[in-house]
Formats: sequence, structure tokens, C-alpha cells
Amino acid sequence: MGILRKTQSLAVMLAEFDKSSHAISAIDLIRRLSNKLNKTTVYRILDKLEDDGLLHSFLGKNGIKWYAKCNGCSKTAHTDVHPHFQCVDCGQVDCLAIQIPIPELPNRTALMSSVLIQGKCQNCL
Amino acid sequence: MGILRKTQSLAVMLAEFDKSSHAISAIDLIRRLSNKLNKTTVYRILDKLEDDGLLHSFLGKNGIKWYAKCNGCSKTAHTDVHPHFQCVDCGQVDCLAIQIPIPELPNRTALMSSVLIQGKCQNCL
DNA sequence: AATTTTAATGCAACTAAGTTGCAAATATAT
DNA sequence: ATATATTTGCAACTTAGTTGCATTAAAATT
Repeated sequence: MGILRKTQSLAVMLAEFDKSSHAISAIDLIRRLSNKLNKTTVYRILDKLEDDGLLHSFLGKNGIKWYAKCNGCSKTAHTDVHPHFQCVDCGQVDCLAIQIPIPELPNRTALMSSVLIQGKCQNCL
Repeated sequence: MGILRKTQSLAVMLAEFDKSSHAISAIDLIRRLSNKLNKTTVYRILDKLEDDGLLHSFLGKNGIKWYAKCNGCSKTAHTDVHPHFQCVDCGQVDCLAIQIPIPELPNRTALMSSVLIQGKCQNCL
């Protein structure tokens, strides 16, 4: 349903995403904010921010959910699709500002694709 | 550690993978075999078959784990890497016999990549 | 073939990530 | 200032997967 009210919790969450340019996993966010926000609240605000096109979500290693800021998305059009990179050493996750072309598939229609590249980040090389 | 003994459970599991050419989710396998095998056993045999290069695993929609037969992999070299396709309507998952090239990433080393394409399969079009 | 050894299995209990229902608190509208 | 509606916290739940341990079943040894 998206964000309707400017609450304290919302401010806290947005501040957290403004702090760093990396993606943040839901779990980590819950841990970081555990003294301020309930985990249910965190999940719910993440949902709404995604609905509103301010965040996008994707699955990292082991199927856990990550969130990062969107670039140029709106409530109606999530156009900011890109691969994500996760460092196998430090676990850090980033959006990659590149496009991976998906070829035409015979007998199938591709609607979306998710690409996770794992490897070593600059710090861990 | 891989498969060491030829057990009844192993035979049951292999039979299940021979039945269909599609990928099978761990959960579905557990459900299908619930009258014959315990879920712990299913998970353990899947692990071993993956170690041995007979199956490969990957994450589908919602981060749940899928398994499919490998083509030309061995205990030491898992060379059969490819994208997977999941139908958004029927949920069916298949390996795609194509290669998605991953470009060089500045300041990073890519070690592996996983690509999940979602869309409509032939049946559901 | 009987016995010993070692691996595989089933079970119950657990973990981790995420979800749901509901009462209480907090924004916003009146 | 009050009423209305959304948000929050809490506890309890769900789902996928894991762990420890006693029992069972392969395979090796005699």
C-alpha cells in the first residue's frame, strides 16, 4: 500500500539507508535497529518503501533478502533492474551499474531476471 | 563426503530424478517421498549427490532450493553452469542450455554467477 | 555365513527468516 | 481538542532447513 504517514520508524529506516551506499539485508537491518524498532515494523516499512519505488529487493547468498536504494523508479514503474554482487569473503553486497542482456528464449517469455554474481570485492582482493 | 553406500533411499531419490527432466525443489521432493523417506534423509542425500556432481542446486523464487541433474560434472569439477527458468504461473523450473556471459568487473573478481529468469513457460503461454 | 565395523536413517527438537492477528500507540484530518 | 485511521509492538506462528543421537542397514572382515 506504500507509505502514508511520516513516522519516527520511517525516518530511522531511511537514515540507515542514507548512511551507506551498499545494500542492506533485512536481517542485518533488524539487528542494527533492534534497540529502536521491532522486526515486524522493519519488514513492513521495507515492503512499503519497495512498493513506493524507493527501494528494490533481491535475494543474496542462501536466499536471504537484501534491499538497496532504487535509481529512478516510481510507484508504478520499477525500471531500475541490474545485477548484484556479493563478496564471498566479507559478505558485502552492491548493485552493479551494468546490464546483462537476456537472450530470446524459444518457447518461453521472459518477464524478469535476477543475476547474482559472487566473488571478491576490492577490499578483499 | 559424497555417496558411499547404495541404499534403498538413494535408489528412491535417483528414481525420482529420472522420472522427469525438470528441476525439483527440495520441499516438493520431501512431499512426494514423505511416505518413504524422512525429510532429513532427503536433504542429506541431496547434499551428497551434489558433492558427487550428479546434481546441482540453485535458488528459485522466494529463495527456495531446487535441484537438477548435472551434465558432465564430476566430484572435483562442477562445470555445468547455466541459467534457470521458472514459470511465474505453474512454478515449473528448468535448466536453460545457454550461456549468459558475465562481463569483467572493475575492482572485483567474479567467481560464480547465478541467473534466474522468470516468465511464462510453453504450457502457460 | 556370522560377526564386526561404519555409514545411513528416523525422529524429535531446534534454528533462522519471515508472517499474522490483535491491542495499544501515534499521525493526520476534522 | 477530538475523532479517525494508520502504524507499531508483541507474541505466537509458519516454513525451510539443520543437528544430535539412538537405531538400522550396508559393506568389510573373519
